[in-house]
Amino acid sequence: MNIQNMIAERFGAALNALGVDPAAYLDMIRPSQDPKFGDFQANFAMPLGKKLGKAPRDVAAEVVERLQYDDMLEAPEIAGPGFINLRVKTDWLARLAQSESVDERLGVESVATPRRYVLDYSAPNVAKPLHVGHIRSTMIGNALAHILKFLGHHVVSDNHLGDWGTQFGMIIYGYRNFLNEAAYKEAPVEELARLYRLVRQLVDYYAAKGQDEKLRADVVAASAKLDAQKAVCADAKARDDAEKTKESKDALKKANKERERLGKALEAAQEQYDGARKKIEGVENDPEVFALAQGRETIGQDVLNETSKLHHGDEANCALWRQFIPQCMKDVDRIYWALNVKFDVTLGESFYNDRLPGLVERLKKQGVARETEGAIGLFLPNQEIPMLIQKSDGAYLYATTDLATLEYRRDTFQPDAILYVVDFRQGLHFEQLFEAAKYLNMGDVELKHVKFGTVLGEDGKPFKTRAGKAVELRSLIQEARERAYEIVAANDAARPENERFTEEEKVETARRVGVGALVYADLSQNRESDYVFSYEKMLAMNGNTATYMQYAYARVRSIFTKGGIDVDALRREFAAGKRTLTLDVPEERALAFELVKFQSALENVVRDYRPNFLTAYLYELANKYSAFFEKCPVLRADDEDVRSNRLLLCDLTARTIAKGLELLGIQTVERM
RNA sequence: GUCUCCAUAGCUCAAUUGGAUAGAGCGUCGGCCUCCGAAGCCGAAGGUUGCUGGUUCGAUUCCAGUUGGAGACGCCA
Repeated sequence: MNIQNMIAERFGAALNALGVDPAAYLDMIRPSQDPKFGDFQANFAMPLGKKLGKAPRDVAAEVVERLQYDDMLEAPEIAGPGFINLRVKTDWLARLAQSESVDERLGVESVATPRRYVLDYSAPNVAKPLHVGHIRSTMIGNALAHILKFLGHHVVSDNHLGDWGTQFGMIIYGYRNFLNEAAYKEAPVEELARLYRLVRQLVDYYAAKGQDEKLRADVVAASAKLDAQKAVCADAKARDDAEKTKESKDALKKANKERERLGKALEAAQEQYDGARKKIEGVENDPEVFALAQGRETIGQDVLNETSKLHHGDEANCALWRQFIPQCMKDVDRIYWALNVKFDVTLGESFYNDRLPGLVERLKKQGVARETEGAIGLFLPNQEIPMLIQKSDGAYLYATTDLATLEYRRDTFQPDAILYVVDFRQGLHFEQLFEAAKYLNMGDVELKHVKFGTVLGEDGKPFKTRAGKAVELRSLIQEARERAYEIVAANDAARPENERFTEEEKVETARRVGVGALVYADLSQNRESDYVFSYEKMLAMNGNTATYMQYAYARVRSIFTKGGIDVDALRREFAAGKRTLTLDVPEERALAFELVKFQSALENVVRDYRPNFLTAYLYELANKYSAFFEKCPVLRADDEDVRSNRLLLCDLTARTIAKGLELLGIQTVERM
């Protein structure tokens, strides 16, 4: 149940009665920001007054006069310039909370018209270990999939693995040239990852060497330009000192600005050069790697050749690929297991390989794709540069695969919407892809790039896997579990001996708490903003964290345990009308009001695919519960009715928190 | 060079999409456990929402300009 919508309906009727089309005004009914303005406020009287040429307060009064409210709302108050402040009647609220507390779905209605969604998220490159950046796509997508399903939509979550690109050329090359068989037998995934890193290092090494001279020359040139500009600035300064005219001043300003720009250009050139040097020295200072590098000047091309052979069905390479994939997947799946993430389907890039030639042919026949500088480009109406769909060596690109994927999804799932949960830096790619989709007979399917910001390092620069220092997700998860374990163990040791956890329980509790903290740290952020990675923040377990909610949940549950309460019997009593919920103190009412807003919170998430609206809601709920918990004794309440009342509120709180966390992909614990 | 995004408390971030006195966490300071779990609660300090204009009843939110930061820009994904 969504109270806001109910109120909106009533205002709709009132506005109609006034001869006003309510469409533009009903979404101006909002929860109040300050409790002293009531529970909800209607803000439309100001613009409407303007339109009708009447005083907003008079308009407000006229609307209120026609509003049917008295079963559910206190008398509306008109305040300030024309705000209509609304307060839900407490007994009405109590009835609603009671009905939701005995409802399987916590009062959340299924949507009237379900849509079919395909969600594309996670999609790691399986040849590389997952790093901290992968948690965003994975967990945002996972949360959205759960929430959409719970609201009654039809959802297919699809993990579009990167299992077919250049990275496998590298591994194949490494396997052929550098394999340590003993290590491969012992720990295949680690060995493959080592090979990948080694080959990558060598490819980068020769690429850097090839550019070394040019980059150095760039630095020298940039430096010379800067020096020349400095002279220009000095002249301009002398002239300005002499003339002091507006003209000379402007000229000086302009010269200084140019100097600044050139300074930055020099810095950028230097950075590029340093980067290349670092790659070169990294190899040359490591005798072992340097020895391996000898005589492999063509490694870059060789790797591409291995990739190309794979794509064109070379038997030996395909066999190797088939051998590697399960190994790589084992590694990836371990992470998904730890994060408690599952997919409905996992169709990687390789799945679409045999559809690519036909796709390109058709687009060529349609006349929208044609040769450009040796490659095949797809020419789009609103884009200056064509989207390349086939390289000059015949290999395909990820744009090609994405187009083939669109067709497949169209035919297989008949979606109303496809959501891509992908880093915002790929924005241009999706703009082009969605434009290109118009050639694919996609109908009116909604294509949406659910973009998210970059994870930055402590230096404020984007985290890059190749930088070598990327924090692997596996070790982050490990760390989270260890920190949680310490707290769990310390807490446990303070308990009476007969209530203590077994070792197994401690480990499992630590896993849920630690991973929950990690996941929550990510989901609680507005997905579009970049954020600075810090261990402290990702692993925090107090404040606005999953732990806080898990803790609230565990506290509620312990009340039921301690009191020996039969929850089912309690719910039955209320369901059968043997008891009636009342909200007698402000903390009870505030808690109930928050509980009843669950559906609205979920709807807010879905409106723009922002899981942080749900974390914000849960935090608010846990907060309200803490206030209630402080002020309102439950088991110690001396009145039987009060006790049952509060127990019912506790139960609904626990279930709402558990459901909310579950939708986010976070598990609860009975004790912690 | 072209285009896109961002700028909010000391730090990390919110702000239900134009609403009333901009909120949290961390950190700082001060209170609360013979009482259902203190991973908690209550309170204090901390702000010209980068800057300048504009739009209007009303702007952190929309527009223009400006400064600073990040990113993208055909054979990587």
